Amino acid sequence: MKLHNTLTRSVQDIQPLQDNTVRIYTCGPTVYDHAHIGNLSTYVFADTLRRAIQLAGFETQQVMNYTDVDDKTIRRSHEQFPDDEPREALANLTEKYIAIFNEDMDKIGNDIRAVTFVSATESIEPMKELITKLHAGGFAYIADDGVYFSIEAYRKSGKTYGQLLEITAQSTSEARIQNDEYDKESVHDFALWKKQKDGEPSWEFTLDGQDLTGRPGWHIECSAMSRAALGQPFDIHTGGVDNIFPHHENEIAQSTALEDNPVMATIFAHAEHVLVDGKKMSKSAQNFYTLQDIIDKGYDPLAFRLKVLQSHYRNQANFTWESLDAAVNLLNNLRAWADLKHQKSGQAKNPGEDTYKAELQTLLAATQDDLDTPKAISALAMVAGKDEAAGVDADKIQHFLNIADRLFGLQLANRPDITHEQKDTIAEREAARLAKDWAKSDQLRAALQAQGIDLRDTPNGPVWFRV
RNA sequence: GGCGCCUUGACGGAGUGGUUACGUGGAGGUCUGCAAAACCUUUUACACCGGUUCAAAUCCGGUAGGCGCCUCCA
Repeated sequence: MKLHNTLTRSVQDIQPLQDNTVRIYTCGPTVYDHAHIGNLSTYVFADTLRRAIQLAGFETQQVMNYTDVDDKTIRRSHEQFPDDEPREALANLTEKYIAIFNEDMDKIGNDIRAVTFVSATESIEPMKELITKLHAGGFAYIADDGVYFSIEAYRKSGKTYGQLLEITAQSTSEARIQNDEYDKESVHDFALWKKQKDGEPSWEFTLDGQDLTGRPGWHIECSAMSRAALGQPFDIHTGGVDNIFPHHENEIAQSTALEDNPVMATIFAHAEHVLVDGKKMSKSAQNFYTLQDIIDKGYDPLAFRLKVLQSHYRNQANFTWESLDAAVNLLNNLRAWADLKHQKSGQAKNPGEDTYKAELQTLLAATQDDLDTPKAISALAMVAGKDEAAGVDADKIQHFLNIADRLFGLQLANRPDITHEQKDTIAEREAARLAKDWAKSDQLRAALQAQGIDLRDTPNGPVWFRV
């Protein structure tokens, strides 16, 4: 199984550090609002990556965090729950959006049961411990408004700040340096802990004899939680490309400052952003969509998943409603194909010996080659197209569908058969049709259509499909 | 300003030197009592300008346009 590593800017083999288990940490959502389709596409990537790794023969341990304390969650919680105590208001807000996030994940076919979720507010203790150690080690200093990480100290210890991308003096503009409003020693230094401001939720924290009651910085949560949940170093750290800098760079610094080994994770894998109508999503551009917007327009959330899988995770994909229409139609065709296994008239009479064997190899090989899902989906679509003409291999298709589902999560393998009553109606309609009783035939067909079942007549008899 | 990526047919989207990707849609036809996501055919592209090469969507240079990161945004 190969995967692109942002650290080395190359595609490399996944080799678990411990036993046969690939340990994955996925940067999760900040739960202050509905996730948008860009967020969700990144999680489709993380979900599919885990699936592909499992099919490559490895065990996996995947952890995702909820960022449930930060500027945005605090501000929003104050707006929505102005009468509650700050921490209560924060919990009210984030619990609401965590629930919505989990529902969204489920709807788009991401397997949340395969992931261990941890939230920042439940991990304050390990964060405080790490900050305390960093301070004792000389990598953190206390300023008026909080505790900062010292990039200079980190560099002086012989480690590289800028492992994921090169960080130079030229890459930071003068204006940004001058506009910097934080009370810190050096531009790139970042907050490990922020002292409480009026009305903000806070947790007690004493460092070096000083009362620093407040809340954690953003980056420290992932360093503390990934270590607590997976150990260090672990195998793969995933996120969106925007996480590369500063978030992941800062995580690396925090996580490795006190270690001999400057490696936080072997591979950092980043998903490109989704564009909408060729542009970055933004509310002002009116091209900002949540999953609910997609559902409200009548689309199946799994069509969105299929659309995401049809482009490579390291390319900027362009989301348009027209492309979602195309995905819907493909999904319907795949479903109609999968449903042929229930139908004699849709099955091949003399299937070959190795039906689906080569296609299965293509699916697995493609996804194990840096998660080439477009190629794999293309192979899937071709199998379905071939079968529609020749009929499915009733003996072997189930295994193929099982593997395809484990890989893509498109839920093709366990689609139910139609009812006995519906089957009887089809038989009755076929009898009427053969007797050239068109009125009765059409009436029975209409009755089935009312139940979401449509028919097409083939030389082998009628084939039903759901509409 | 610094660094990086991208530009493929109606739409989405693969493809790092020579071979129809694939999907969806459009058009024509076949089959069919009608219908149908069935069958056949068709729509065969690679931003622009130069260069390298027997041969370039694919390599090099330039131009134009788009996108991303440069402190809390997947």
